[in-house]
Amino acid sequence: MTLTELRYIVAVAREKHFGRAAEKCFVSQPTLSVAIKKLEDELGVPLFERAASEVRVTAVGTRVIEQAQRVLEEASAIKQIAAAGKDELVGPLRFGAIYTVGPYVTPQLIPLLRKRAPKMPLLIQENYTARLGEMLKNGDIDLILLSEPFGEPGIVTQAVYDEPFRAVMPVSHGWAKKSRIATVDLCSENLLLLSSGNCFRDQVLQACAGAQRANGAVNASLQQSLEGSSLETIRQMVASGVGMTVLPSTAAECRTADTKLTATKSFSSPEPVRRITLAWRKSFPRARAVQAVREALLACKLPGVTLLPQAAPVDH
Amino acid sequence: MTLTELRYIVAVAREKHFGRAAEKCFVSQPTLSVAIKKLEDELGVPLFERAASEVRVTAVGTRVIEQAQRVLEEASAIKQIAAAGKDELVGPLRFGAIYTVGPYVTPQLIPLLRKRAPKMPLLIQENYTARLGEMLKNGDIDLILLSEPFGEPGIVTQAVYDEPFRAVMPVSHGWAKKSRIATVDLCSENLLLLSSGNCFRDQVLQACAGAQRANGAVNASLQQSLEGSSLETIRQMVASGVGMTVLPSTAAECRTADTKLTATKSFSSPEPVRRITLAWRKSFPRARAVQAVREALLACKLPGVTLLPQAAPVDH
DNA sequence: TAAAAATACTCCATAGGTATTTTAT
DNA sequence: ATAAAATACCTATGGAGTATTTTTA
Repeated sequence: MTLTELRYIVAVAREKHFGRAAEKCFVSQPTLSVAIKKLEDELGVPLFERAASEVRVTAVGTRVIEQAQRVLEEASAIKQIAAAGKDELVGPLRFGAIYTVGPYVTPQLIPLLRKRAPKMPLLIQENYTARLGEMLKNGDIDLILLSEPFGEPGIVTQAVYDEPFRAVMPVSHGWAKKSRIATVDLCSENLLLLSSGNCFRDQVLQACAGAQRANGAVNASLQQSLEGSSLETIRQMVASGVGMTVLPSTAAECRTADTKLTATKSFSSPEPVRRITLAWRKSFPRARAVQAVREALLACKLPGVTLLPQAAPVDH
Repeated sequence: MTLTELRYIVAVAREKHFGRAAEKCFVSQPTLSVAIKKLEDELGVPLFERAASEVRVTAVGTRVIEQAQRVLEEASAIKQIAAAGKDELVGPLRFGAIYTVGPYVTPQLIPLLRKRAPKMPLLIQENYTARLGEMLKNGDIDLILLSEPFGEPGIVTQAVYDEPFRAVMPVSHGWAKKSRIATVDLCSENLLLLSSGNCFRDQVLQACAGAQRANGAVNASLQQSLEGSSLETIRQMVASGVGMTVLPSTAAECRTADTKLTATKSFSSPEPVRRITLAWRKSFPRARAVQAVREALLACKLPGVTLLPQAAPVDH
């Protein structure tokens, strides 16, 4: 049984004439006759009564043709579904970002993307890098925004921007009058940092360790650090004078920052920085959707960041 | 798009693996890969994300495959419908009989046919020969039982039995003591006959006319006849002494006949007779159903009739 | 390196065509 | 005689095969 055969019997039932039905199907009369005979043989039942004057549909034929029409309708629905899904910028995109990026980027990203791809709503999740990576590979999510390093087989990444770190301290802090902070000086401070598992915490600690090594103090251990549950919590703690911290520039300089109670300082060169990157499965078929998100990200007004519009996709 | 392709994508969606899906479909992996690629090209949308480790279904793919399953289900319903309609003795048969046959045959026919073809209910209609013929050609009815002559192009007939005529009169009638009646004698009687349009009326009049001609009275006109609306009405009228009539033997001798008030007489040779015949469209595909009805008719206990079990179908 | 899908190619079944015959009116 | 469907026969598309390559984890 083929869809073509079904189209033929429906046409004959409509036209009650093999020749006219063949015309409607854009085939010759013998082609249609043979095809219908084949179907009747396969089903083991005559569908039509052929008389010289008129073609009549048998009782079984009536039911078979009714069902055939249903099949053809359902089949044409497939084409409609496919047509609707043709535009990569239509349909939701499951998007994830790490905790230290999402809150500062998505508020700007969403309206920008809405302009570029109004029919592509973002389904947004925030999570740790590790969890986002799992979900990405697992197919639970389509695109993630996180901090390098990141890369696994089957995953493509493309850098979006570099984001410098900022030292944030109470205005009462001694460093509040400095114009810039040296990274190595952080080692002598108690830093409020995110709990373990947040990549930003590790990046800050690594920046400190790196600065120490660069200054020759190879074995010096880092100061113990207090822990906060989110960058916003930490900033509240800093504002209340508990201590100082290091934040990514987008977090340090976003409009919710309380500029009265805290001072925000850049680091002196070499400025510690993290690279923020998009990642998706190599096999993910909506490349244009990914690029639309990337372009929207590049259009975001993110304080302090260096956009990387030329960055090439990297295949790991 | 073909049903085969739909089966392939459903299999891949189930197995999440082209090779295994191919096995389930009893085809080689390249065959399946090529077919799916063809469908994806036709739809213009990728249905699967192929990664070395795993095959994932795309968002559109999910919807397409869901719909494909629906199509396949509906298609398999066609096979079921056909299988159910395979037995010619299953499903109603639209049966018609002329007014002067139906009431005397169908009461016996129905239980006999019920034994032979329990799943083939008869949808019975009674009407005039002309109307039954129209309906038969028109496809509104499948099989009719009527009196010869009958035959049109595209119609097959097969005689079932010969039915002799009987003279029926009030017991008070002078002929009530005769053992047999001569057909020619009817000409001098006022006969109660059916209204015009009933073939039996014409057959009786023709029998009379024929007998007259045979006796040399070529130009003698028939006596005027009174008209009744049905054979049963006429019999009531005879019983009440209005006059006499001629009935087919099945009507004259059926168990509802009032034997007290009427006398029923056979005709002397040559006995006037009508031939009762089945007729159906040559193209009607349920030959076995027709034969089942014919066999049931031949098994009926019909008084006076001569069965014609050997009669061959006649193609007009 | 191993596993999986894609590609290359070959072959044959069959869908479709034209010409003709059969059938029925 | 005419109209319609069936049949015969031919062609070519494409579905399915095997062998091989490419890809990627």
